Amino acid sequence: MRIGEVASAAGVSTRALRYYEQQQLIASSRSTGGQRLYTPDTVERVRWIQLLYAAGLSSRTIVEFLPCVHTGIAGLEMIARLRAERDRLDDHMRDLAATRARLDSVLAAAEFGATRPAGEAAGV
Amino acid sequence: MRIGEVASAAGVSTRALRYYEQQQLIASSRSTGGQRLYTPDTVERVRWIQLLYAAGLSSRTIVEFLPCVHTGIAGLEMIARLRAERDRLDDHMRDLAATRARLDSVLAAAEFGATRPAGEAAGV
DNA sequence: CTTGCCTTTGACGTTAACGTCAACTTTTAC
DNA sequence: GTAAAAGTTGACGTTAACGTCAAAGGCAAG
Repeated sequence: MRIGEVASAAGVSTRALRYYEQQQLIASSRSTGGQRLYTPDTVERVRWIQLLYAAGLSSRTIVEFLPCVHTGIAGLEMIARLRAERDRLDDHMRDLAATRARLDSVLAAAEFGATRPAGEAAGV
Repeated sequence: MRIGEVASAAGVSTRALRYYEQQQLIASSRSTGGQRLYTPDTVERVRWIQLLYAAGLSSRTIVEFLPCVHTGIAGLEMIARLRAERDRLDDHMRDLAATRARLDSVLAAAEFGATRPAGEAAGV
């Protein structure tokens, strides 16, 4: 596949794909004319990259994880790193849930206020 | 309170507080000598700011939300914006949960591999 | 009144993940 | 065979939320 195909299949820009290659996140062969050629599984790989980015991992971390993600093989240290990242994700999700709850109670108060006509507050 | 007190009480840098003021997120009065003075509730406000930042809101959005967060009063449009942000948060949390699950299954495979001695794979 | 810590403004530095030209070369479609 | 579409490298631009000096003034203690 050429770069445009992969880009639209994975929902990213071609610029992003070149950037990923520069960061060693993906690889490509070249056509005789020098154009990048990708294997189809690159699309899945790019989707993984997007997921991990969205989860707050840096490209440096992702480049360490990707081989393990595909092979399921990891040394003890890598397993520890994976656990650490998973736990960080858990913490972050807890924080988000708490924030969401607080936001929701603000919303509830605001909605309540909005359903009352203007002078109804002082025990009318 | 002076800036250093607020900073350590809220767990942020003094630089951050000056930045927040510049972004209209917080306000301060001044001493005769020109130093910033804050009311104690600024600490809570800063904690809110941190929460919302961590939830992915921009300072521009936060500056819109904060009055409503404190008063519980919001117009219909503001309520819609609050709902939209809450829903975005929900989506994000769903994505994170999915990513976490995938990461976890990778981890399970890696842990399984790590508990097996080196030649045990091929049906020994 | 001086020592030493805190604060002020101003301004440049940082980092990540791309966006966006520019000037060309390859491929593709007709 | 010739446009038009797609791709290439190179390099500067962008954005957010601060970090990090620098030079100078404020403030409580002894």
